[in-house]
Amino acid sequence: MLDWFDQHGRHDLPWQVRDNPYKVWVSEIMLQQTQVKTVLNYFDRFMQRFPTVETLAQASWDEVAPYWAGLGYYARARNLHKAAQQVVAQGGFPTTLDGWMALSGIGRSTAGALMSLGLQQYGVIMDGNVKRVLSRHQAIAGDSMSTPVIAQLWQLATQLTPKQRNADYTQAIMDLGATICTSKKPLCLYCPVGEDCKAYQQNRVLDFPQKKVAKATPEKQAFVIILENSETGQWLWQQRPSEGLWGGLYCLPIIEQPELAAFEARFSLTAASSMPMVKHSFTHFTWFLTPQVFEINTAQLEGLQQYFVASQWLDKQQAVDKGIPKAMLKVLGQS
DNA sequence: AATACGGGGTC
DNA sequence: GACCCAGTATT
Repeated sequence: MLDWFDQHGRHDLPWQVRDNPYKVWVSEIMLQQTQVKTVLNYFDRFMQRFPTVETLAQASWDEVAPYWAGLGYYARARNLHKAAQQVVAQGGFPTTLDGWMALSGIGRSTAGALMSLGLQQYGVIMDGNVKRVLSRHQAIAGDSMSTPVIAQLWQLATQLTPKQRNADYTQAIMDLGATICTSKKPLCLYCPVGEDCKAYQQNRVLDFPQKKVAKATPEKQAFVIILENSETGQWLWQQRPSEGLWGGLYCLPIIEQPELAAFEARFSLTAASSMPMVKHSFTHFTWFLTPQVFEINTAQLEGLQQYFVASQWLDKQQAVDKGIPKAMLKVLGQS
């Protein structure tokens, strides 16, 4: 594995540094459930704006949000921001696995990565790459997301991870999973551990890791409320509550059918027009969003802003600068 | 044990 | 369209 890594591993990613746990930390959070290629579009910009844990800790959430907007899983950014403040309050980075895990947004695998890649100490990880490599190498049956299989994989990973060149091994097994032992078209002929891979020996590589059959993603309908101040051209935007979907980002008001009726009645409004429906798919549901355009008069501005909590009048560029989800860009693209 | 939580890469 | 990705927190 280590020889293969020296020759064929990835060595030039911007967070591959030996002297900066903060850089490694930010990258690990961005990389949770997110591919390297995607993170490359965000990492340098974030590090330039928040070069140290102190700068991040001192910033407000509204300063952080634009640098995460579009990357998804916004709880990661909230947790990272909060954890930066924890680190500064503690007077420095954790030095133990449990110390890292005590920080918001850091679980067992990220803590292991930080011990290994961040601090050059002993650490074990369990990401999608490791799950796939190990479950194939040992031909591990059973749902790879189930508690017993996860426990078995952790046991195996801990046993296989060396103390010598620990960080190189950590990087090696991820690189192997990302470039050779890939999900769809694995390149087993180039695998450094193909000879003793049980799945390969059985010609069943694609049978692992085993997963339960996914259930259908539910569909939901809602309306996007477009309220335009005809004098300024601004729309009413809402900062979403920090918990939940798109937490802390700015968004046009989204309401469902009953709330739309109540809203129209409250202000004696009817939608002047509706723009084409926007379909937006998440991991856990698909949203069909119908933008409803309302013509309003200036006497209503105050009342409307009161009605929608945490709302303010912004032109489109202002909203984009504050950080909006991708679905709102779709809506803007149609207007 | 199941669910919430984004968005893009890739076939 | 379906599956996957350097997972974690909450229910």
